[in-house]
Amino acid sequence: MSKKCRVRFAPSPTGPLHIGGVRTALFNYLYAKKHGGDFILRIEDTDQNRYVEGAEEYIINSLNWCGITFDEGPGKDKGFGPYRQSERKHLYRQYADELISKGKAYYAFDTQEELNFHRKDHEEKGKTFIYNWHNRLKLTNSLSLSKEETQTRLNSNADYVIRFLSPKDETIKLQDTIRGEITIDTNILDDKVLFKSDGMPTYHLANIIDDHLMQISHIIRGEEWLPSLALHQLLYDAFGWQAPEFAHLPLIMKPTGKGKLSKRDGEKLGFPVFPLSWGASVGYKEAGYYPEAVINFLALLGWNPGTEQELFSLQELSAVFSLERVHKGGARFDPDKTKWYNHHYLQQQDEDELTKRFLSKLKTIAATSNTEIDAEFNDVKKIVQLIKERATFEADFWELSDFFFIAPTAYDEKATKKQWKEDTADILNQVASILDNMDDFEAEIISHGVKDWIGNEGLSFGKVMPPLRLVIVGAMKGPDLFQIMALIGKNASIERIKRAITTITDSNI
RNA sequence: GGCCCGUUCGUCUAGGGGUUAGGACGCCAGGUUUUCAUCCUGGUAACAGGGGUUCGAUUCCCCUACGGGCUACCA
Repeated sequence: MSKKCRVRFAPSPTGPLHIGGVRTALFNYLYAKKHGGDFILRIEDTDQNRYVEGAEEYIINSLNWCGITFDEGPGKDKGFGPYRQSERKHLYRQYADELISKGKAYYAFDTQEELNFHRKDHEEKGKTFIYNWHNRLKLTNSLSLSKEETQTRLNSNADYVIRFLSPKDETIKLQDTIRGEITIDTNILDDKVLFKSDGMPTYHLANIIDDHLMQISHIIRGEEWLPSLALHQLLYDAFGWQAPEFAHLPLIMKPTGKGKLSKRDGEKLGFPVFPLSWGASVGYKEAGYYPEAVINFLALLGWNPGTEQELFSLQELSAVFSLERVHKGGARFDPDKTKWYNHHYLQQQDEDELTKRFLSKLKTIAATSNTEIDAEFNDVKKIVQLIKERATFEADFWELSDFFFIAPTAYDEKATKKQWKEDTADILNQVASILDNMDDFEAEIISHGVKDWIGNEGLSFGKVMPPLRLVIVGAMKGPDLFQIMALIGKNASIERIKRAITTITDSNI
């Protein structure tokens, strides 16, 4: 039996999670669920300077909104916790020491200024400064200093870091599930800092230790980590641990222009990049997107099922996801397709729930605009049923249905010009009296009544229906006219006709 | 600059030594709706370039170009 599948999503709480992060979490989640494994959330807060208050909570709320629930993580300890690296601080030092005693790491005392100087100096000479065998003996560290000097410095409370001793003249072959074999020459690797002078490990050290301790079986992360894969493999080897399997996901790119999608693109291009709002940035949720739509869209960005199916629930995705079908190239983000998905998922929403939410929106509108809106649940539900197929967001409902609630006072100018003939007022007056004579004001009945009358009078539909829509709705838009009239009622329908005749006739004089 | 990764319609992608290179979004047209939208049908549109290998390459190899990432005591 193979090892249990355990994957992790390990964000840094340096700000809101953006949509690329959500996709990384999603792919991890899907992989775990597909293989009956666990999805773990680990907070990588080793950089105290970049810590942002509320970010962790934001990350968790976002994942929850998406339905990407973690099996283990902060507040859900299954014996591998704690799940915040800041709370695991005491664990890391011994591993760094272990590496030192094995001769795989060493102390370095160079100051930031010295290193910057070397980098600049090399750059000016057209060379690249790499802190490794090329020049580590010329720098200030336990390899270049005598044992005594090193000890003196350590005792003196001087700042120091622990660096990994990267090997010379080795070629290492790395395996990536998505990309296959990658070959790296260790001579271009630098002696990365594993342990910072502030007493915290760097990402590289903490990440390896935690993944090992938490028995992570597969590491699925963004392509930006590919360059450090060699170091990570070397670290596993140095500890004598078996490395997990690696898969590096393609990046999500800006819809237009160059580079990977960044947090700022949302504002600039007018679409959300965050799942939930963060400060002034509107999130997908608040912009009216359903998590189903966001998930579905994200899943198909860089992955495909190999069939022509485009619509997937989270559950369906969990059943069919595989890393083998992840695309290698970066994917441009496409806001239009997200909208298409949202339109689709809007149609699937429970109509009672849609109605409830619209009802409360109506209340708000009534209050803020100081108008009276007569809205009874069953009527509003019927309205929702009539208009929802035309909506991409629930927020579109009002614009698509305001004429149900408020009689038009102005009439689309172009349409009026086109539809309003000399005999129109007369015809509509007659329609009004037909309506007035109806006992039952159901859509079907109105439809028959009006249509029969048109037939009997020998009129054309074009002479009656378009102007009738114009006076009832105020413009040439909206669902079936008879349905509209049935919903607003007989009196209101007749009133609208009369009022329009007066208004339009007056304005024509 | 150095290193690594990538490149099929505008976008997301399928495919793979011989295919009419398939689907989706978008766009366009027609149909439905005597309205608008939805919806349905159809259309537009792609293998980055150059060398190989091969009877035959979009598919395999190499080079170039382009794109991307990394190059911190950040993750």
